[in-house]
Amino acid sequence: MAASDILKPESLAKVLSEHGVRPTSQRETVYQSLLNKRTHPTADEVFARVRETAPTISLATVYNCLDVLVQNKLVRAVNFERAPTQYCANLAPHAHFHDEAGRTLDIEMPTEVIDQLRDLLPDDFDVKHIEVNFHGRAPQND
Amino acid sequence: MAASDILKPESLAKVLSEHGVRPTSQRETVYQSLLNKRTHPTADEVFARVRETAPTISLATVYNCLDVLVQNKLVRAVNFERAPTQYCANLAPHAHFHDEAGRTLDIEMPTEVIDQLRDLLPDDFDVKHIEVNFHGRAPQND
DNA sequence: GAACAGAATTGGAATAATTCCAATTCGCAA
DNA sequence: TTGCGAATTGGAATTATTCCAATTCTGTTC
Ligand SMILES: [Mn+2]
Ligand SMILES: [Mn+2]
Ligand SMILES: [Zn+2]
Ligand SMILES: [Zn+2]
Repeated sequence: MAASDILKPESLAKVLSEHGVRPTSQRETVYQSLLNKRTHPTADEVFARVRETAPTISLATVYNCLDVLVQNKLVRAVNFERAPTQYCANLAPHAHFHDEAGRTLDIEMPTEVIDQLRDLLPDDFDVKHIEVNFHGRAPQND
Repeated sequence: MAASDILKPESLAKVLSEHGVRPTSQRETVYQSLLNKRTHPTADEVFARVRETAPTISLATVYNCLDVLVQNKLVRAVNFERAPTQYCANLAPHAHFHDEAGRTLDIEMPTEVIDQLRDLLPDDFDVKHIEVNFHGRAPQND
């Protein structure tokens, strides 16, 4: 599912179902908004986006939908320091680069590198999740 | 500066000065409390610790001291998801393992691995900081 | 097709970590 | 001793997020 993918409402619902998420119009709208524009928006930004197509949706529902999507692994929650949580629909294993200008970029992480990181831990550690965040300056256009 | 180091008040003050931190009794107490017990405490936990030796210190001051120590690179701030910030006096480059039971452990990270991570980025990215967090289950005694 | 039941949504209140602020106190230097 | 900028303090404010109770949906059973 690349950034350019355009999903018909039907297939959107199917994707949700297949991941154990009961498809409601709110969940579809929220998910769609993340697929359409991959800028790692906050809950507030998602709220602003979805209001245009679903003007009666509430912020609480946006939080609910995002939680459900994250719990069912359709979306990743990304945190930088104490900033509001950002949401990411890129399911490939990847790191995040947090630009000083505020942009958040996906950084591909080959399995090889992930394994290297996992090897830093003693064997009797059970790793559920590895998170890699870069901070710095990214060139203007990328 | 290992966990077992015991600093005389004088050398404590000197360390602060050398890092550009004007040594005040509150800053010394806060820093000492982080050096003494390397459990990655939150600001509240630091507050509880330092109250025993400095009963009149305020929570605002604890936050101020921690900020100053972090800004002057004597202490690292560690964040997991949306949990309260934890503080770490280990200056060696290292990752963090967040145990499901709540413990936070330091994981050594060789320069080699850090370089490998840095290499994931295009050359025109200017990296200020790399953060690696593991989540999972760690064996009981380690 | 009505009725029911569980799930989802909603608006608003509550929570809690952190920051802000204005007043006081501190510590060094003149 | 006095002056002055910096640090500390207590309490109020902020704000992302969670909680809650009431309402609305949705899918199923009669
Ligand atoms: Mn940043
Ligand atoms: Mn955790
Ligand atoms: Zn991402
Ligand atoms: Zn640490």
